[in-house]
Order: sequence, then C-alpha cells, then structure tokens
Amino acid sequence: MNLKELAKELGLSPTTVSRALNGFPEVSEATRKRVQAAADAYGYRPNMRARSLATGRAMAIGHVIPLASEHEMVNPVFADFIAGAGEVYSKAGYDMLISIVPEAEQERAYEEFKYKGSVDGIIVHAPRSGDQRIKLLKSVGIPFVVHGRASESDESYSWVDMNNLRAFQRATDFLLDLGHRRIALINGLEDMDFAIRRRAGFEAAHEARGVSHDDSLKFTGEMTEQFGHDTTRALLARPHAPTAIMTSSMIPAIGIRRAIREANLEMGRDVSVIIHDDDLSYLPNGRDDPIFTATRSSVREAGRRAATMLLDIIANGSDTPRTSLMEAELLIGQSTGPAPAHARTTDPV
Amino acid sequence: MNLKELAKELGLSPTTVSRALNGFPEVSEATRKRVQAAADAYGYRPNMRARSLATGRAMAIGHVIPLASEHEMVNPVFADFIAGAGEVYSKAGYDMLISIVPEAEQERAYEEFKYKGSVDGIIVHAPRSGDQRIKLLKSVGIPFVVHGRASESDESYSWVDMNNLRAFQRATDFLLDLGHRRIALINGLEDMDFAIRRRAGFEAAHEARGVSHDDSLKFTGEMTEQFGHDTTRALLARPHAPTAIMTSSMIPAIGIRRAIREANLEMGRDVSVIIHDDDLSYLPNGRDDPIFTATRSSVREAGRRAATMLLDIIANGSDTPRTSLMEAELLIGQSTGPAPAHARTTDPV
DNA sequence: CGGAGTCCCCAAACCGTTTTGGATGCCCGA
DNA sequence: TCGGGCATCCAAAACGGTTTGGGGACTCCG
Repeated sequence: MNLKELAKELGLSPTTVSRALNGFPEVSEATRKRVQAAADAYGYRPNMRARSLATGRAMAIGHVIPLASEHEMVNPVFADFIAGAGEVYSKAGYDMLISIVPEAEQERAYEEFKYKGSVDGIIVHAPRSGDQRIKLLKSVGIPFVVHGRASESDESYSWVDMNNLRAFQRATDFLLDLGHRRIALINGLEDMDFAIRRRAGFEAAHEARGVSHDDSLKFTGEMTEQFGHDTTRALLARPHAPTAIMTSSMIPAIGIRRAIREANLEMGRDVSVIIHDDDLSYLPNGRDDPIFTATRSSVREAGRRAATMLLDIIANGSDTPRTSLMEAELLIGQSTGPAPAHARTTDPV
Repeated sequence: MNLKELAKELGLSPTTVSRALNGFPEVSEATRKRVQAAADAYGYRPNMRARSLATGRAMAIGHVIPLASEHEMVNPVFADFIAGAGEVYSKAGYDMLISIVPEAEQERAYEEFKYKGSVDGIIVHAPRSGDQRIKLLKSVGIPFVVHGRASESDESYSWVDMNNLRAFQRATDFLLDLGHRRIALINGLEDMDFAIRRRAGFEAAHEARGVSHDDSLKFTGEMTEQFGHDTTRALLARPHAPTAIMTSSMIPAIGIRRAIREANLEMGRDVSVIIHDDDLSYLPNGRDDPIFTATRSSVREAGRRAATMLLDIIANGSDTPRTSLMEAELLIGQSTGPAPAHARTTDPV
C-alpha cells in the first residue's frame, strides 16, 4: 500500500494525504482524522527511501567502527555505547548504520557514507593522536560527533568524552595516599587518545608529589584478558615488583587478577588494583561493594549523549562545536589496600 | 555531482552513463572508458537512496538485537557476530542496519524494517522456545536467516546454528569419564533456544550412563560475571558440593573462577570447569594451552555464514530453506581434572 | 455587489537513479 | 536497391514520496 493508492482509496490527492499524515496545517481536522484512520487500517508506512530522496534527509546515523588491525578485534565497549545511542535514535525515528572496517579503510568508509547519501551524520569512534579523520569529515561537510578527542588536533569539533586525565590522576593519588610507590600502568594502545590522557593523569599525580615514575612500569596494548594476565605475570616476577597496578578496562583486569592469584598473592593485600570501569552491562563490577576499586563512567550514557548531541546538530545546525565532558566517579572496592610494609621503604630502583 | 551533471559534462545522456558505469553491453568500450575516467575524476558515487528507489533493492540488511529486559543488557557475543557478518556485507556492497530494541518491541521493529523498505533481509538473533518472530517474518514475506533455531516450531526456515546438544553432550561425557558425578550446569535464560539444547545434551549424557541428575544443580539466568560467581559460591557452600561445573559462556566462567578461588579451592583440581567458548576476540581462551577446557565454536564465523546465506537467498531466491550446522571442538585446558577421590563414592544425594 | 482574505484542496514538478522502448546510422546479404 | 540485423545511443517513464504554486469556494467587509 503506497501513498498514491491510499489517496485514491480516500478520494483525495496524494498531496493532501501526505500533508495530513505529516501534520501540516493546510488540511482540515476532519479529513486529517479520516486519513489517519485509513492509514492505520491499511497499515500504511511511508517508504523511507522515497521519502528521504524527496526530503534530502536520510534519517540515519552512521557508525564506523574500526577493527583493530592485529587481532581483528572489535572493542567490546562498542556494544554498550551503541546500545545507548540506539535508544536515542529509535525514539527520534532514526536508523543506525554500522560499518565495521579494518583500521586502514576507515576514511573510505566515511566518504562512502557521505557520497552515497545513506546517513545524515556520523559518530567517530576511538580517535587517535593526530587523527586525520576529523579533518577529512570537516572537509567532506557532514555533521559528526567524536566519542573522545583527538589529542594533537587544533581543529574544533563536537565531542563527548570522559575526563580521562582527572580520573586517572585521582586514582593514582589514591594509591599514593595508601603508600604505594611502585605503580604499574597497563594501558590501551599507545596512540589511542584515551590512553594518552590516562597516562598523563597517572604521571601528573606522581609529579605533583615528587614521586618518580619510570617507563618500565608502563605498558600499552590491546585491552584483552591475555594482555592483562601476561603483563602482570611478568611484573610480579621482577625483583622489585610493583605493589599496585592500574588498568584501563575491566577486561585486562580479569587477567591481572588471574595472574595475581597464580602467583599466590592476594589482590587488595599484596597487590592493589584500580581499573577504569565502563559500566558494561554484562561485566558489572558491583554497586555496593565493588570487586575492583574503579573510576567509573557509563559508556552507555556516553552513547546517549553523543547521539543526542548529533541529532541536535543535524536539526539546528552548529555554529559553534558542542562538547560534553563526563566526570568519572571513584569507587572504592576490595582490590585496594595499603602498600605492604616491606615495600614501604624507599624505592630501591 | 550527480548522474545528470556528469552526463551533461560528457555530452551523453544519463541513460548511457548509467549503463556504462553498471557494465551493460549496450555501450561501446571506448565510451565506457571515457565515462569511467570522468566518474573517477569527479569522484562521482551514485546516490544509494535514488538507486534503491529505482531498483527496489535497499542494499542493506537489518539486525534486530533485543535488549534483555531485566538489566537492559546487550549480549556481548553480538559484537563478534556482527563483525563477522559485517565483513561479508561490505564485500558485497551491502549496508548493515542495527536496531536495538527492548525485548517486547521486537516484532514492531521487524515490521518497520519491511514496510519502510529500508532492508532487503533480516538476521534474527537469540531465538527463544516457540518464537513468534519466525511466523511473523514468513507472513511479512521478507528473506531472513535465524542465528540459532526456534525449538518448538514446525515452521521451516533458514538458519545457522552450532550443534549445542552434541557439544554439551560430549563435554558432559568427558567429565563423567573423569569420574565426576555431581556436575552443575550454569546455563543461559530458560527459554533461549541454545540453553534448551545444551541442557538436553547435558541430560542425555547422564542418562546414557544411568547417572542421575537432579534439577537442584541446574541454573538459568543472564550470562553475566555476577551470575556465575554468585551461583558458584552458593553451590560450593552446600554440604555435597558439585565437583564440576559447566557453563554456557566465558563471561560467567570468569565469575565461577572467582568464586572457586574465594573458597580457597583450585580450579582443575578441586573443581573442574568446562565452558562454551564463543571465541570472542577480546576474551581469548588461549590456543595451545587454554585456560578453560571448552567447547569452542567461533561466533564470528557464524556471523559470516549467516550473512553469506542471507545474501545468497536474496540473490537467488529460496525454494527450500537452507541450514548450516557448525560442530564445536572440544579443547582440553587447565580447568578440568579427575574428580577428587573423596567425592568418588556413590552420590549421597 | 465586488474584492480581499481564508480555508482546503489539488496538479505538477522534483529528488537521482534505473529501465523501457525506441531511434539512428551503418554494414551486409539478397 | 532495399530490408534486416547490429551496435550505439537517447527520451521519457517509472520508483514513492514531498513541495511549490496555484485555484475554487466561502466569508467578511465596504
């Protein structure tokens, strides 16, 4: 059942039917009701392709999510981010288009989205240091919002981000307060923006107290369970093992915990651990008595905000870029405690 | 730059340009090359909305993924399944549309996909016992492939599934061989098809040997870390605790391991654990020496197969439904061992 | 009574492709 | 010489909506 047929059925012109259904004022209330009733009865739904061809709006948002090159890994936080964004889209009648492409083909994916006319806006995921994509998208001229920020970019653009620096600075402070002096950082890939900022927070906290921090305790890699485990095992085998470990996600933290147990040590007593918790629905850290002491910020909420922001930019234009910075909570759990006495002596390194 | 402009630029009709670019034979090789060169030079990409309006094909596949009602959880295996499917789509020039909706609104989502004309086919996720969606989709008349099967349905339809029954039967057999007689099953939600089949395999293995199995050792719930942990803790506190635990996913297994350690027991010695491993990219179980003994079947590969099958059905029609059953490997890891001697006596229950 | 203003409605153009149904010119064989 | 076949191109009609630019009927007012 299409518009023309419906119009004929009603003895009206397609124009009037269209206007009635879209709530234009040039149609009497009586006929509007009649049209609406008929549309419901026949189960009429306007064809989106035709509509968007006519209006020029695709009523869809594109997400390009990169496959980390090495293990073709898809970052598990995307699932929750997308769930948050999807909520907003479906309320607004928008579709969500997802394109999963190898790291290297991302730029082509953006251009295709634009030129094929299949989306009205784009969410940029996982920005890296000096990311080229932002420049590209600005030149392409399509509305977009970045989840995160591109570190060394002087371009201005809209973004939703968590205060990574502050979160990790606070967490590091907390460990320093507990007497820890050798703290390891098991971080995300080196050039990911979030990893850079977290590292900066980690280092700032040390420097504010004049505590030395050396690079042999800092690690970067893809956030897998394996990475957390292997790194921790190697760390604990060192003569002057760290007394605390910070990491960027729940997933490697599980591996860290495994390695600590394998070394017959106890987390929270022998080794303290602080993680960043994205509040993933399937890996809850616990509300009242969290397993891990954590900086927590809901990635699903970030998805909601980014989507809301993007739809707003599409609807109202953006003279000046919008930004939204979320602060993380610091939740004390069972995985942290004072540094063991024998380690409290001056750092021998 | 659209087709009309390009045609004018070339001094040709839109018809000829369209045919040249789409490889029709009615255009000379010379002009085809000239058109192709001009298209490349101007960076022309056909507008997908217009094209699909004209052809009637949307060149997009829809995935409706349900939000588990209680915790609004999005199943983390979707990420990998979608990564696999996405690979296939992008090679074939298809887009992927994702709609994340609360459990209850799924049917509406399917109808919208169809009537709005935004997709050519649909992948059905997470079928449940006696699922109504299959009947709905057949009546709606849109090609679809189910990831999994709907247990009590007599309808015929296309699906890609893993041999859940056989996998869990083999795994249970393996535990029985090792002398275990009290085996717990921490399974997915009761009416999920995969959970039903796995339970059936679990029970079949027991019955084949005349080993009793009682329902007090079987649990169903959403596959979170917490669920695995809490259930295991309760189990281990029982007077006649089970000596082995089977579970449906890596995620609860992590909680199971945590609970075992908290009880000062050792996995693989005091309590054996077998999991099903979906081979998620961010939670690798290890290749050569797996952490968990596991039945393994790549959900990403399932995504590839389902997508390939669906595209084939769309292209060639489907007189008879297609099916693809994947067998899981049984990988021996560190989490299993012979039943402890003191438990080998006849089951006191 | 005539003209202006409103209220409803409609015919036709348009969005950017594909596809149908020729049209043109040329070569070839009868 | 003429008709048929072939190669190459094109004009116009779809596809299913929205939007522009009126137009008729009615009311109101001078």
